[in-house]
Amino acid sequence: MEYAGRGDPVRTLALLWDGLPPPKRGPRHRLHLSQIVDAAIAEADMAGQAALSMRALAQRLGIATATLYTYVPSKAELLELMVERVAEGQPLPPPETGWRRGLRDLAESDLVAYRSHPWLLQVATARTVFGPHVLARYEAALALLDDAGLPARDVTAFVAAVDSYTRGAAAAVVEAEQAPGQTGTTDDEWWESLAPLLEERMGGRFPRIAALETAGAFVVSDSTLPYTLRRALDRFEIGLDLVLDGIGARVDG
Amino acid sequence: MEYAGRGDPVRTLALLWDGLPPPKRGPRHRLHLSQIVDAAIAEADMAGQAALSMRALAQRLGIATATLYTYVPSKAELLELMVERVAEGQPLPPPETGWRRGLRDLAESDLVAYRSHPWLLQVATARTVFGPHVLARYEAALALLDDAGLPARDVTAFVAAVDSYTRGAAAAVVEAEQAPGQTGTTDDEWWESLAPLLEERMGGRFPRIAALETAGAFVVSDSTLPYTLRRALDRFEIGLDLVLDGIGARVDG
DNA sequence: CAAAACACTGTACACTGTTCGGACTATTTT
DNA sequence: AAAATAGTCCGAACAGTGTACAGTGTTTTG
Repeated sequence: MEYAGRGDPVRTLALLWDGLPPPKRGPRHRLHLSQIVDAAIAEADMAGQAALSMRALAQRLGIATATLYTYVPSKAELLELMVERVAEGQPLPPPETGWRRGLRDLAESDLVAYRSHPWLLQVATARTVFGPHVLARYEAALALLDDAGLPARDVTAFVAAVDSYTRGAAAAVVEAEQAPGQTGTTDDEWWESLAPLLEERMGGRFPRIAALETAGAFVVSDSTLPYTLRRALDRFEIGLDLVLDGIGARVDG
Repeated sequence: MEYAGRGDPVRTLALLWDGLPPPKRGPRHRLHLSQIVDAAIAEADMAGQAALSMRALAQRLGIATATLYTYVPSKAELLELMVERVAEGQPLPPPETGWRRGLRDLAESDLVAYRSHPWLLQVATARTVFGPHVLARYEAALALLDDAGLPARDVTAFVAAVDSYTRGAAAAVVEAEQAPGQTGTTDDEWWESLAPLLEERMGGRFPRIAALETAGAFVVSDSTLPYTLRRALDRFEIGLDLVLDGIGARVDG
């Protein structure tokens, strides 16, 4: 992971909630902070695997690189502002939504966010400085389990479990999605060149994996989506159901 | 994520299964490939958040940086060798282990690996070139669900769900573990300086979060472990139980 | 009008992974 | 035995990265 709560968190908190204070003397800022954050998101989205570059961002904004640092103390702070900005655009489950539907909605919209903004997966969350929209999302998740009669420890742990699962499974989805572009090879090409060599080394020592392979579980893309991506999305739903069922066993029963 | 299946996968596969072939002419290698991989793991472990540096690795080995590239085509391949090497050291559940205990063992030993080698979280898995020990681990996971009478799609999806959850929750644990060292602030200091400022901005708009805060769910470390780490470990177990319960509902019942 | 404060910028520093040309060495071929 | 060759090893360089610093110009305050 990279960049979490580096730099002065008090400053970050102020930026998140109050924005950038206008200078009391001297020339005004030529840009709004939100312009920088939006441009940074756009730039990071395009960069894909490669991290956001402050130079590229400055160029996109038509300013010098060093000028960015008059708006934002460092790249770490900028990333935190970007996280908050993404949260602002995410839908919240409407009030009166049942806990299961609500948690599912939150997880699904998180998946959408991770797929649209893969760099989110790189931002560590341990020392996240909470902005209003990130906080609202957490509040909504807690609210969903209001009527379940659970102790606070379980409520927070269950929400965290959904988040952790979502993050892990979304990483698998994003990796499957980006692999062809990153490596310049389609899933089919990949397995066609590797499968025979791998099978040879495997000998008879991995019967269950060999069975999967001959069953075509690895290759074969018979849809518009590449196979590994379709499989990752399929598994996302299946695994999410497992987690929600686990919660259900402690809520309803 | 960084580095997955970059470079020639056929070459990587050969390195993983057959090792480095001795040169047919000219001077022999001064080092064994395993020395490089082990040193790389040690170096990456120490580097913590910062990524492994080829220069630092070369220095540790007492060779020039460019020499590394006579052993390994690129850093991406090296990382794949490191993953395989870590898998070699991980325990497998003994035969005849029940599926629940077995999957739990696998997840727990994965957590240990993630905590010992945080860089594992950065390695993308979509285009992983499988080495023998990584494969053996997957085979063992599949074997645990042999007697459950599940279709292959469910078996693989359930194993993937445990893996995804483990990865996500382990990331939370590792981030909690590394945060104090990375930022130079303890959890307590962090919240003491931020909590009043945050509470002020929150107003009354986040009652459930405020309730958590006043209940001391955020601060207070009354153990040898920092609080956020203890909480992350606690949540790891709770969430893992949720996933396993979800699987159990489809296996036993 | 002078002085302070501040946005803005070109340049520099220390770092990254990787490539290239050359020096050296051990094996194979002649 | 001599020559050719493949391959290890290495110093230096290239194109990047985030950020610090000194300097310039502009706006507001006293």
